[in-house]
Amino acid sequence: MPELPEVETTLQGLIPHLIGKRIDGMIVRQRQLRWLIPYDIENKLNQAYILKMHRRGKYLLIDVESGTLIIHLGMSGSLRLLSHSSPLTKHDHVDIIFATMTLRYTDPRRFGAILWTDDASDYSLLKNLGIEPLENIFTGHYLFSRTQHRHVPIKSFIMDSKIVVGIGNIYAAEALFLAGIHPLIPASRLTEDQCYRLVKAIKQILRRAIKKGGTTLKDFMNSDGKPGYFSQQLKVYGRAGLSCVQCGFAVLQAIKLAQRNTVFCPACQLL
DNA sequence: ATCCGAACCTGACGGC
DNA sequence: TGCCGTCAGGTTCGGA
Repeated sequence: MPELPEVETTLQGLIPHLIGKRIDGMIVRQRQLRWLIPYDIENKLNQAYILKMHRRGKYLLIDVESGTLIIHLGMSGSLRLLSHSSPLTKHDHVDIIFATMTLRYTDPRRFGAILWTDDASDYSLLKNLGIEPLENIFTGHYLFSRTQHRHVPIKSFIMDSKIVVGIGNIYAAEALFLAGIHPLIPASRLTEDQCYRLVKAIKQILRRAIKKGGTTLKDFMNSDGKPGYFSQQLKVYGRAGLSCVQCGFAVLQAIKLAQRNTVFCPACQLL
Protein backbone atom coordinates (compact mmCIF):
# COMPACT_ATOMS: atom_id res chain seq x y z
CA MET A 1 0.00 0.00 0.00
CA PRO A 2 2.08 2.85 1.16
CA GLU A 3 4.95 4.64 -0.39
CA LEU A 4 6.20 7.98 0.83
CA PRO A 5 3.17 10.01 -0.36
CA GLU A 6 0.75 7.66 1.39
CA VAL A 7 2.75 7.77 4.62
CA GLU A 8 2.99 11.55 4.40
CA THR A 9 -0.76 11.80 3.76
CA THR A 10 -1.43 9.64 6.80
CA LEU A 11 0.95 11.69 8.94
CA GLN A 12 -0.52 15.05 7.93
CA GLY A 13 -4.00 13.71 8.62
CA LEU A 14 -3.06 12.63 12.12
CA ILE A 15 -0.96 15.57 13.29
CA PRO A 16 -3.78 18.08 13.97
CA HIS A 17 -5.66 15.50 16.03
CA LEU A 18 -2.86 13.99 18.06
CA ILE A 19 -0.19 16.56 18.91
CA GLY A 20 -0.28 17.36 22.62
CA LYS A 21 -2.75 14.55 23.37
CA ARG A 22 -2.26 12.02 26.13
CA ILE A 23 -2.30 8.29 25.44
CA ASP A 24 -4.73 6.65 27.86
CA GLY A 25 -4.03 3.07 26.88
CA MET A 26 -2.98 0.64 24.21
CA ILE A 27 -4.54 -2.64 23.13
CA VAL A 28 -2.40 -5.13 21.21
CA ARG A 29 -4.44 -7.97 19.72
CA GLN A 30 -1.72 -9.35 17.46
CA ARG A 31 1.93 -8.90 18.45
CA GLN A 32 3.46 -10.72 15.50
CA LEU A 33 3.90 -8.20 12.74
CA ARG A 34 7.10 -8.12 10.71
CA TRP A 35 8.79 -8.08 14.07
CA LEU A 36 7.23 -8.74 17.43
CA ILE A 37 5.74 -5.62 18.99
CA PRO A 38 7.89 -5.19 22.13
CA TYR A 39 6.17 -6.43 25.25
CA ASP A 40 6.87 -3.29 27.26
CA ILE A 41 5.47 -0.88 24.66
CA GLU A 42 2.10 -0.52 26.41
CA ASN A 43 3.90 0.59 29.58
CA LYS A 44 6.20 2.95 27.72
CA LEU A 45 3.25 4.70 26.08
CA ASN A 46 0.72 4.69 28.89
CA GLN A 47 -0.10 8.24 30.00
CA ALA A 48 2.53 9.66 27.64
CA TYR A 49 1.91 12.93 25.83
CA ILE A 50 2.55 13.15 22.10
CA LEU A 51 5.15 15.84 21.57
CA LYS A 52 5.92 15.56 17.90
CA MET A 53 5.09 13.43 14.88
CA HIS A 54 7.29 13.11 11.84
CA ARG A 55 8.31 10.83 9.00
CA ARG A 56 11.62 9.29 8.02
CA GLY A 57 11.32 7.49 4.70
CA LYS A 58 8.24 5.36 5.17
CA TYR A 59 8.62 5.20 8.93
CA LEU A 60 6.17 7.22 11.02
CA LEU A 61 7.78 8.49 14.20
CA ILE A 62 5.75 9.56 17.21
CA ASP A 63 7.79 11.24 19.91
CA VAL A 64 6.83 11.17 23.55
CA GLU A 65 9.02 12.32 26.42
CA SER A 66 10.73 8.99 27.06
CA GLY A 67 11.34 7.94 23.46
CA THR A 68 9.79 7.31 20.09
CA LEU A 69 7.04 5.03 18.82
CA ILE A 70 7.99 3.77 15.35
CA ILE A 71 5.29 2.65 12.93
CA HIS A 72 5.81 1.19 9.47
CA LEU A 73 2.78 0.32 7.33
CA GLY A 74 4.48 -2.38 5.28
CA MET A 75 2.51 -3.44 2.21
CA SER A 76 -1.00 -3.37 3.57
CA GLY A 77 -1.01 -1.37 6.78
CA SER A 78 -3.13 1.65 7.60
CA LEU A 79 -3.76 3.97 10.52
CA ARG A 80 -7.17 5.49 11.11
CA LEU A 81 -8.70 7.71 13.73
CA LEU A 82 -11.99 6.28 14.93
CA SER A 83 -14.53 6.71 17.67
CA HIS A 84 -14.18 4.43 20.68
CA SER A 85 -17.23 2.45 19.66
CA SER A 86 -16.03 1.70 16.15
CA PRO A 87 -16.53 -2.03 15.49
CA LEU A 88 -13.50 -4.26 15.11
CA THR A 89 -12.69 -5.87 11.80
CA LYS A 90 -10.46 -8.82 11.09
CA HIS A 91 -6.98 -7.32 10.95
CA ASP A 92 -7.28 -4.55 13.52
CA HIS A 93 -4.12 -5.46 15.41
CA VAL A 94 -3.49 -2.44 17.62
CA ASP A 95 -5.49 0.40 19.18
CA ILE A 96 -3.91 3.43 20.80
CA ILE A 97 -6.54 5.03 22.95
CA PHE A 98 -7.00 8.73 23.56
CA ALA A 99 -9.64 10.57 25.58
CA THR A 100 -12.03 11.11 22.70
CA MET A 101 -10.83 8.74 19.97
CA THR A 102 -8.87 5.65 19.03
CA LEU A 103 -5.92 5.40 16.67
CA ARG A 104 -6.25 1.97 15.02
CA TYR A 105 -3.54 0.06 13.17
CA THR A 106 -4.88 -2.42 10.62
CA ASP A 107 -2.63 -4.64 8.51
CA PRO A 108 -3.85 -7.81 6.74
CA ARG A 109 -0.42 -9.00 5.62
CA ARG A 110 1.42 -7.99 8.78
CA PHE A 111 4.49 -6.80 6.91
CA GLY A 112 4.37 -3.60 8.90
CA ALA A 113 6.02 -2.88 12.22
CA ILE A 114 5.33 -1.19 15.53
CA LEU A 115 8.48 -0.64 17.53
CA TRP A 116 9.89 1.42 20.32
CA THR A 117 13.19 3.19 20.81
CA ASP A 118 14.48 5.30 23.66
CA ASP A 119 16.71 7.12 21.20
CA ALA A 120 15.57 7.46 17.59
CA SER A 121 18.89 9.00 16.54
CA ASP A 122 20.69 5.75 17.34
CA TYR A 123 18.16 3.19 16.17
CA SER A 124 19.40 0.51 13.77
CA LEU A 125 16.48 0.66 11.32
CA LEU A 126 16.70 4.44 11.05
CA LYS A 127 20.32 5.43 11.33
CA ASN A 128 21.53 3.89 8.08
CA LEU A 129 18.77 5.32 5.92
CA GLY A 130 19.64 7.41 2.88
CA ILE A 131 18.48 10.95 2.34
CA GLU A 132 14.96 12.28 1.95
CA PRO A 133 13.98 12.72 -1.70
CA LEU A 134 12.09 15.97 -1.10
CA GLU A 135 14.91 17.65 0.77
CA ASN A 136 17.28 20.01 -1.00
CA ILE A 137 20.30 17.78 -0.43
CA PHE A 138 18.79 15.24 -2.84
CA THR A 139 20.26 16.61 -6.05
CA GLY A 140 21.27 15.28 -9.43
CA HIS A 141 24.85 15.67 -8.33
CA TYR A 142 24.25 13.54 -5.23
CA LEU A 143 22.57 10.81 -7.25
CA PHE A 144 25.29 10.84 -9.88
CA SER A 145 28.05 10.58 -7.29
CA ARG A 146 26.35 7.60 -5.64
CA THR A 147 25.83 5.76 -8.93
CA GLN A 148 29.56 5.46 -9.57
CA HIS A 149 30.65 1.80 -9.74
CA ARG A 150 27.12 0.58 -9.05
CA HIS A 151 25.94 -2.03 -11.52
CA VAL A 152 22.39 -2.62 -10.32
CA PRO A 153 19.57 -1.46 -12.61
CA ILE A 154 18.67 2.17 -12.00
CA LYS A 155 15.19 1.23 -10.84
CA SER A 156 16.60 -0.99 -8.07
CA PHE A 157 19.07 1.76 -7.25
CA ILE A 158 16.47 4.47 -6.63
CA MET A 159 14.43 1.98 -4.58
CA ASP A 160 17.45 1.33 -2.34
CA SER A 161 16.70 3.04 0.97
CA LYS A 162 20.40 3.37 1.75
CA ILE A 163 20.62 5.77 -1.20
CA VAL A 164 17.31 7.62 -1.02
CA VAL A 165 14.26 6.72 1.05
CA GLY A 166 10.58 6.47 0.27
CA ILE A 167 10.54 5.48 -3.40
CA GLY A 168 8.59 2.28 -3.90
CA ASN A 169 7.52 0.28 -6.90
CA ILE A 170 4.84 2.65 -8.19
CA TYR A 171 6.75 5.90 -8.02
CA ALA A 172 10.03 4.36 -9.20
CA ALA A 173 8.30 3.30 -12.41
CA GLU A 174 6.51 6.63 -12.79
CA ALA A 175 9.63 8.72 -12.17
CA LEU A 176 11.71 6.72 -14.68
CA PHE A 177 8.99 7.15 -17.27
CA LEU A 178 8.80 10.88 -16.62
CA ALA A 179 12.58 11.16 -16.93
CA GLY A 180 12.66 8.99 -20.06
CA ILE A 181 15.09 6.50 -18.53
CA HIS A 182 14.91 2.74 -19.05
CA PRO A 183 14.58 0.89 -15.72
CA LEU A 184 17.24 -1.69 -16.62
CA ILE A 185 20.10 0.71 -17.30
CA PRO A 186 22.96 0.00 -14.88
CA ALA A 187 23.16 2.87 -12.38
CA SER A 188 26.78 3.63 -13.27
CA ARG A 189 25.88 4.19 -16.92
CA LEU A 190 23.60 7.15 -16.27
CA THR A 191 25.03 10.47 -17.36
CA GLU A 192 25.07 13.36 -14.94
CA ASP A 193 22.35 14.98 -17.01
CA GLN A 194 20.15 11.90 -16.71
CA CYS A 195 20.66 11.96 -12.95
CA TYR A 196 19.51 15.56 -12.85
CA ARG A 197 16.41 14.71 -14.86
CA LEU A 198 15.67 11.68 -12.70
CA VAL A 199 15.93 13.61 -9.44
CA LYS A 200 13.67 16.30 -10.84
CA ALA A 201 11.16 13.64 -11.93
CA ILE A 202 11.21 11.90 -8.53
CA LYS A 203 10.55 15.15 -6.68
CA GLN A 204 7.78 16.12 -9.08
CA ILE A 205 6.03 12.74 -8.92
CA LEU A 206 6.18 12.59 -5.13
CA ARG A 207 4.96 16.16 -4.67
CA ARG A 208 2.08 15.65 -7.07
CA ALA A 209 1.10 12.40 -5.38
CA ILE A 210 1.13 14.00 -1.93
CA LYS A 211 -1.09 16.78 -3.26
CA LYS A 212 -3.59 14.20 -4.48
CA GLY A 213 -3.58 12.39 -1.14
CA GLY A 214 -1.51 9.45 -2.35
CA THR A 215 -2.37 6.51 -4.56
CA THR A 216 -5.27 4.22 -3.76
CA LEU A 217 -5.03 0.95 -5.69
CA LYS A 218 -7.28 -1.37 -3.72
CA ASP A 219 -7.53 -0.20 -0.20
CA PHE A 220 -5.29 2.69 0.73
CA MET A 221 -7.15 5.06 3.02
CA ASN A 222 -5.85 8.14 4.74
CA SER A 223 -6.42 8.66 8.44
CA ASP A 224 -9.97 9.92 7.80
CA GLY A 225 -10.82 6.81 5.80
CA LYS A 226 -10.71 8.57 2.45
CA PRO A 227 -8.83 7.23 -0.58
CA GLY A 228 -6.04 8.96 -2.50
CA TYR A 229 -6.58 10.11 -6.03
CA PHE A 230 -3.16 9.83 -7.62
CA SER A 231 -3.98 6.46 -9.19
CA GLN A 232 -5.80 8.39 -11.91
CA GLN A 233 -2.51 10.04 -12.86
CA LEU A 234 -0.39 6.90 -13.16
CA LYS A 235 1.16 6.72 -16.61
CA VAL A 236 2.87 3.31 -16.60
CA TYR A 237 2.21 1.47 -13.33
CA GLY A 238 -0.61 -1.01 -13.86
CA ARG A 239 -0.85 -0.16 -17.57
CA ALA A 240 1.21 -2.96 -19.17
CA GLY A 241 -0.16 -3.90 -22.59
CA LEU A 242 -1.83 -0.51 -23.08
CA SER A 243 -0.46 2.15 -25.35
CA CYS A 244 1.91 4.79 -24.03
CA VAL A 245 0.18 8.05 -23.11
CA GLN A 246 3.24 10.02 -24.21
CA CYS A 247 4.22 8.65 -27.63
CA GLY A 248 0.79 7.22 -28.36
CA PHE A 249 1.99 4.25 -30.40
CA ALA A 250 4.29 2.00 -28.35
CA VAL A 251 2.77 -0.67 -26.13
CA LEU A 252 3.83 -0.47 -22.49
CA GLN A 253 5.92 -3.48 -21.56
CA ALA A 254 6.16 -5.34 -18.25
CA ILE A 255 9.25 -7.11 -16.98
CA LYS A 256 10.24 -8.64 -13.67
CA LEU A 257 13.06 -6.75 -12.00
CA ALA A 258 14.35 -7.78 -8.57
CA GLN A 259 11.10 -9.70 -8.03
CA ARG A 260 9.00 -6.63 -8.74
CA ASN A 261 6.76 -5.98 -11.70
CA THR A 262 8.18 -3.15 -13.76
CA VAL A 263 6.35 -1.32 -16.53
CA PHE A 264 7.93 1.04 -19.05
CA CYS A 265 7.57 2.39 -22.57
CA PRO A 266 10.10 0.73 -24.91
CA ALA A 267 9.99 3.79 -27.18
CA CYS A 268 10.19 6.63 -24.65
CA GLN A 269 12.65 4.89 -22.31
CA LEU A 270 15.52 3.64 -24.42
CA LEU A 271 18.05 1.17 -23.10
C1' DA B 1 31.40 -3.88 -0.73
C1' DT B 2 27.81 -5.42 -3.77
C1' DC B 3 24.19 -8.11 -5.40
C1' DC B 4 20.48 -11.50 -5.38
C1' DG B 5 16.96 -14.24 -3.63
C1' DA B 6 14.35 -15.79 0.39
C1' DA B 7 11.58 -14.68 3.96
C1' DC B 8 7.68 -12.64 6.50
C1' DC B 9 1.65 -13.04 5.62
C1' DT B 10 -3.15 -12.68 3.86
C1' DG B 11 -6.42 -11.97 0.27
C1' DA B 12 -8.00 -11.44 -4.43
C1' DC B 13 -8.36 -13.26 -8.82
C1' DG B 14 -8.16 -16.31 -12.90
C1' DG B 15 -8.09 -20.98 -14.75
C1' DC B 16 -9.58 -25.64 -14.57
C1' DT C 1 -17.98 -24.43 -5.83
C1' DG C 2 -13.36 -25.49 -4.79
C1' DC C 3 -8.58 -26.02 -5.33
C1' DC C 4 -4.26 -24.24 -7.16
C1' DG C 5 -1.03 -20.99 -8.78
C1' DT C 6 0.10 -16.14 -9.18
C1' DC C 7 0.25 -11.62 -7.75
C1' DA C 8 0.18 -7.45 -4.59
C1' DG C 9 1.95 -0.70 -2.63
C1' DG C 10 8.03 -3.27 1.59
C1' DT C 11 12.50 -4.23 3.16
C1' DT C 12 15.66 -6.83 6.09
C1' DC C 13 18.65 -10.42 6.22
C1' DG C 14 21.84 -14.21 4.82
C1' DG C 15 24.77 -16.14 1.69
C1' DA C 16 27.34 -16.02 -2.77
